[in-house]
Amino acid sequence: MAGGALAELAKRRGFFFGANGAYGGTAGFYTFGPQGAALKRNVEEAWRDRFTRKEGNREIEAPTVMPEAVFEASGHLDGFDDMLVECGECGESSRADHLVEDATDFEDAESLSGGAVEDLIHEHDVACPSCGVALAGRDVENFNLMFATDIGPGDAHPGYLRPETAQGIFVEFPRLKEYARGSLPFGITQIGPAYRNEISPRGGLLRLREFTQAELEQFIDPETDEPPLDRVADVDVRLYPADEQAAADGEYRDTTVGEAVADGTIGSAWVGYYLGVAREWYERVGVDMDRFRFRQHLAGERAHYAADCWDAESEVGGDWIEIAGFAYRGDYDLSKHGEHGDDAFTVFKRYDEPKTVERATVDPDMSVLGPEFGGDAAAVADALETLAGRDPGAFEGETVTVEIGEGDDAETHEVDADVANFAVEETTENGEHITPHVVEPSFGVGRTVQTLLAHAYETDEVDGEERTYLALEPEVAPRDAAVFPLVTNDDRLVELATRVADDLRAAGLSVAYDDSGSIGRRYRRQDEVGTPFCVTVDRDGIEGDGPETVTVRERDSAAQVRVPVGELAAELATLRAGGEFVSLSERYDSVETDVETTTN
RNA sequence: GCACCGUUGGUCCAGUGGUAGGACAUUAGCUUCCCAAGCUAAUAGCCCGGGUUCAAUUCCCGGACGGUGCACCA
Repeated sequence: MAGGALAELAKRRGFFFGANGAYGGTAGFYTFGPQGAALKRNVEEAWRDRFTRKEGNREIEAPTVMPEAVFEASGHLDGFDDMLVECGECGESSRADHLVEDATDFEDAESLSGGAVEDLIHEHDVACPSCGVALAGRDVENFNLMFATDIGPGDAHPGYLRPETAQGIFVEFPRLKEYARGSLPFGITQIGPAYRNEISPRGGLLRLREFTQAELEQFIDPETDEPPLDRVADVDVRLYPADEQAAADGEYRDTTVGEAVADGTIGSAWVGYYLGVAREWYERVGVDMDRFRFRQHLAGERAHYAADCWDAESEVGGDWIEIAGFAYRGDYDLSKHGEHGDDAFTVFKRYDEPKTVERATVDPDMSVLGPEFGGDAAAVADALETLAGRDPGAFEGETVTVEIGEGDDAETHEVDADVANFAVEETTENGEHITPHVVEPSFGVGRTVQTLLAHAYETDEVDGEERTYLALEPEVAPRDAAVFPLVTNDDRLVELATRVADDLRAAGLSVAYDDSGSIGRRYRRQDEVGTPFCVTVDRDGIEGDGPETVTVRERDSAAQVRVPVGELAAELATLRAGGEFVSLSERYDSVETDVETTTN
């Protein structure tokens, strides 16, 4: 879709533009203008309605700055860290760790230090892949995609701007599970900005350094929780599975969610459920379904923990762009935070029936172990406890032999069996602590906005004149309606138009008022920003006996009907909520105009 | 980050070693009963820094930003 023309319209009409223009501009940052901000907000609100409200989920707002420890746990500190080496000859930057992996036996050079990689480049005479000149002696620089900052004065507390909103949910899981009364499944959503210090931002809204994500973290018990798949089983989806992408003549698989899950094309029922929900949502906000598909991640691009992963993709300007990701993340995230964090990232899962189990326990007499083993006493006690769980038989003799320490420091100690206070107890277990699995639908809001604009951009002819309009869905359009007096040389029209605009605003609608220029010019202004309905006050509407009426013009067809002022707010509200303009045509008089609309 | 190309009113463009012109848009007035009409007037611009020069928007160097290709893209 005319990318240049759309970018020009976006700038001129106030959808979005490069930020900080007065200071030369800042690559990777965009400001949403009045129209764009309204559109984006409406998209977010539609997402909120579908993925939070209608799913019975809850939304939170976490900070955008988080301490370093969070990202050590999440893996972003290492995983987002690229080692770059620049060729002194041709200036080409390459991934130093990848070059070393190709030249040596190392499979995970990324885990090495920069200095170690520099040494390996030297030892193995690694050369620039572009020009072949040796890279020995060049500095290996770490480039982390996360924006770093300091929390508080000094540099003792490093922090980072979050590279995804998800961590704000994972980190707070121990408390969030309390709000869910400790029971699975439950879902937490968040809409907000995330930050990545991209090496080279490109393509307008497509790759930014600050962008908005809408994410849902669905926490489930993998053994028992099933999605309500029947709700979306009949939803048509266009799938582009990994095997088709690998094939030379790979084709789409047009199927339904239910079938794709049943035949295993979609590996996870939960992922399948959200693909269905997402597909319906995208259609609702105005994505052209002929330019939409779900693409499965290839084995190589999938994170190792992700069992199945699909992207929603839309076609914009001839390219397919990722606009959402759907991942079955297993227990990866919560386990990581469980290892690094202080709190319990588990939920207690109650058994159907309490289980009675025999458990070997020890209760070492520390007043004996202390004097005997000194500083090793605690380690000996721990070893006894471990041994009891592993080999209760070891406690049958007079003494027990335990080993403490590891490797060369390992020591063996003899402990009097009485001191260990070994016992086998019968205990009742009501359940166990399990780490929930996570299903994560993650949406790019800016990319959705870009898609909607590209798919809504239309040209046609009205009355022989070419026009450009945005066929945005009323639910997401920046304005709900515009109100005009047909002409300004009649005060009665101006007064009524002003009153109608005020009334509509009081009714909660977002309304533009315009009395500048000819009526045709005003229609075109609104067409270009996607306002779905224009209300015009004319003389026919105020003369005669009946109630005051105005005309309502539908954007795409330019068709008009005459509606009483008193019913206007309710009708527009219905249209905004998805009502059909045709239903107005059936109940109200059409306005005869000579205007002809020709689709290009 | 590298390479090539570009940057002139709000937008899209023309042009020049002596500080600029158009179209569209905008504003005001006139006109106007339904789709960018017309008339009059007004507002508004050479990306930033350095160099060469009597003089730089123009030439040179560097930077920023944008486009394209490469690299990168949890």
